[in-house]
Amino acid sequence: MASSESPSRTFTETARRAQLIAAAITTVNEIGYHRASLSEIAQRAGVAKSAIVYYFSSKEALLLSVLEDVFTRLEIAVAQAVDAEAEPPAQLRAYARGYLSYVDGHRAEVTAGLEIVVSHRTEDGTPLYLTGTEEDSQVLRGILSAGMDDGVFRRMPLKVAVALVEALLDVPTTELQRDLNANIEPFAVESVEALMKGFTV
Amino acid sequence: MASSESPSRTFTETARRAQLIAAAITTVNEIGYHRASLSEIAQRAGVAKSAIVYYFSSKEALLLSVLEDVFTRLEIAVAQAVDAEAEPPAQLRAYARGYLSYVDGHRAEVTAGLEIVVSHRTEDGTPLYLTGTEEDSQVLRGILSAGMDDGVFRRMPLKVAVALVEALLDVPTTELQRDLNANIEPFAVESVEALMKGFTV
Amino acid sequence: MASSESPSRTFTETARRAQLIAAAITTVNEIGYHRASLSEIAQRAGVAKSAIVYYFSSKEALLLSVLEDVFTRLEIAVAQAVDAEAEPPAQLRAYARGYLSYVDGHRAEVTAGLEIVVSHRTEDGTPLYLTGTEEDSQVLRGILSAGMDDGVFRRMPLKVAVALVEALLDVPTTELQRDLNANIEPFAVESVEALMKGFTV
Amino acid sequence: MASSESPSRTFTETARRAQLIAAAITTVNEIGYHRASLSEIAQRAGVAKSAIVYYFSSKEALLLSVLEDVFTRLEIAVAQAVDAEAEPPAQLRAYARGYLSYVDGHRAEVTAGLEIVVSHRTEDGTPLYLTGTEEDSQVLRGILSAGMDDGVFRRMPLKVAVALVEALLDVPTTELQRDLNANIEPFAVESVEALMKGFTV
DNA sequence: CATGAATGAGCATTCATTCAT
DNA sequence: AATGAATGAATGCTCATTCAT
Repeated sequence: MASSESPSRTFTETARRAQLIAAAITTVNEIGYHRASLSEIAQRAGVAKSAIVYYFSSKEALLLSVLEDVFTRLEIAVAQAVDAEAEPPAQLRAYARGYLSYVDGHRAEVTAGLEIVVSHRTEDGTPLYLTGTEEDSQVLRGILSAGMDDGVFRRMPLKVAVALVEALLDVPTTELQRDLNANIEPFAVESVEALMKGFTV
Repeated sequence: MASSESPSRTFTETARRAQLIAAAITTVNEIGYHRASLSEIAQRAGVAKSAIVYYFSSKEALLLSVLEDVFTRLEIAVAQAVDAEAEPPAQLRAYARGYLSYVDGHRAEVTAGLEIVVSHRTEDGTPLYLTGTEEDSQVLRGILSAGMDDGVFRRMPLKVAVALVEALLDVPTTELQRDLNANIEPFAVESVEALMKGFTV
Repeated sequence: MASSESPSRTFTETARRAQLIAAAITTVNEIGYHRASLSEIAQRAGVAKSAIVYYFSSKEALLLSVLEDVFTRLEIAVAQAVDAEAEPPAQLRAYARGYLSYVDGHRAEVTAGLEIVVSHRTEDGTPLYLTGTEEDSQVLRGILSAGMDDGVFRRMPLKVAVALVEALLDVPTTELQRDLNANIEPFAVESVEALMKGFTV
Repeated sequence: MASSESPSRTFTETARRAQLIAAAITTVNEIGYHRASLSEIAQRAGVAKSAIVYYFSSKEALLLSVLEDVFTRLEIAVAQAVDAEAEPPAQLRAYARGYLSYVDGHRAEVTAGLEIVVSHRTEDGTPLYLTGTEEDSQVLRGILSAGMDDGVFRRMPLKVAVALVEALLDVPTTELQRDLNANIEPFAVESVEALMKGFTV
């Protein structure tokens, strides 16, 4: 049986998983998380429902894999952008710009990811957007923390700062959810500007 | 028959509707929107499932009534706060403070309302948080618009400004969703500060 | 409590029952037997659901009263028409003509009656159109029986003859079910003609 | 997924569909259309309710499949009988005889089919027996039309003629609804005789 | 490797009926 | 005489999951 933790995957398995993740993204964007049943996803992937359960062990595992897939790439892109800068303010701007640039270039994936994060619930009913750990925002925390220590950012509890940044950066994505072809540049520009101004002492 | 359009409500009807709305709020907070089935809500209200349909015509109508109930009060509270100020910057701060103060004082209601806004889908699958109209944010639009005209707020598209404000103001509520007893004051303070700084020229 | 067998009815009771029967007829014609719930009927009558149960003891009793009301009048009209003739062939024609003439003049009542007869089921699931007794067709049986004895009608089992006559006479009514304003004269004419020709030796 | 439009059916699917159609026929005959719930049908078929929805997409689809199944065969049998004759009168007699012979030989199916036609309602409340199209009665229309042109049948509107024939031919089936083991030969004989006499000039 | 088959738990909704007032 | 309130049983349907092949 295919396990999501298995270190060694056959070629077929890797391909199938990618195909199913793509189908899940398409499905979520087309009909929304709630109507994205296994049956709908399987149909779009051109496979049987049971194939999904075969490659992922459950519907939940598939959707979580979508998130992992999308947000890992996003994280990498953002980290690269930040690495090009040395000072916290420039890093924060790079973080935001890198984030929004990735969003702009991967609309379908990010939109589906956000829909899942907002709609999916863990077994006890908690939405995923409430379950983020400190680890998830490590890069951002590093930047903010350093900036506060440097005295260039207003001092405030780190988790508050992180929450504010993430809220502002989600604004352009939310606009994409309304219309996948929207021009989000105005949102991106003002989102970043508000961010920089809001954090600077 | 109890109808939601009925102009005259009996005493019992008014009481029962309030009771059922309260039960819905409790249920949504306890187990989340998705698991808040008629059966769970009815159980918590101590009535039969059909009693809900008797007073509201459907599950959807009940949940929408929760929203109407909660957000109407919120709107009034905010409008009163704003009316006490004359200048856009003071008005914006009053808007934010009024909003967050209401949230702080009506945690369960607002939290449940946000959960519904985020989770409920219209017939075509659109979440409610994407369906807001210009009318819904009229007070805020007025303040922002006046402030930009006065040259005290940075000029930007109105819908961008509205989205940014709402995103920032949702940060403390999101913290409440994590823990209904959380101290949101730090979030509120920084949220308002970031808001004021972010918008001022 | 109002009983359908009660010999003495108050004025109010009689009026209310007539009003409810009329509402039932309207409802059945407007939305069909299956959707004609107590609630729909009560609404059209402008009374509470429980008022129906108060005057008739159940939904079934109401609908059966509609039938009694409609078919009693029909029976009387037919009997009068038949009484004007002496010979079986003339009587049969009078029966048919009287029947169809009543149908033509009381479209709504008869149409609703037929819908009920076809759709309503007794507790054991039998439709009413299968539960007719010999008594219900006594006049017709008398005519047919006499005609066969006279040798003017083809001899055949009485219940077969009755079934054939009733089937033919229902043809125009069926057309009315399609369109309450239909011109059923062509159906009536041919129905009677087929009847007379079909039975004559 | 089993779809009613699927062009290729697996062996199991074909067998199950036949089994479920048979169970539906049994159920309708035993307890009538109205009580023939998915649950009752599934019980009689020895499968879960959801199995029905798996093979047919809805309860309605199952019952409509029963009709298709039964009436397609009936139509073929009748067409064959008619094809053996050349002249309208002989063809009409063959039509009637073929029809009634099929009914006699497939009592359960036809009886259930009639119950469905009489009881099932389309979304707008119209019973199926009112929704027949000209196409459904094409063979009969051809015979009657030719006979009238030849001058051997009384001239009358075609739709009237069709309605009369169908009404007469339903008489024996109605008797079967009363008792599935009834001897319908007397009904069949007189039904055909009345038909021939009724239409001949 | 992948499927078709089958299930069972859960859901929102309908509705005739009961009953206290 | 009449009602509003409340119920409970039943219904069609959805869907993730299991399993033999």
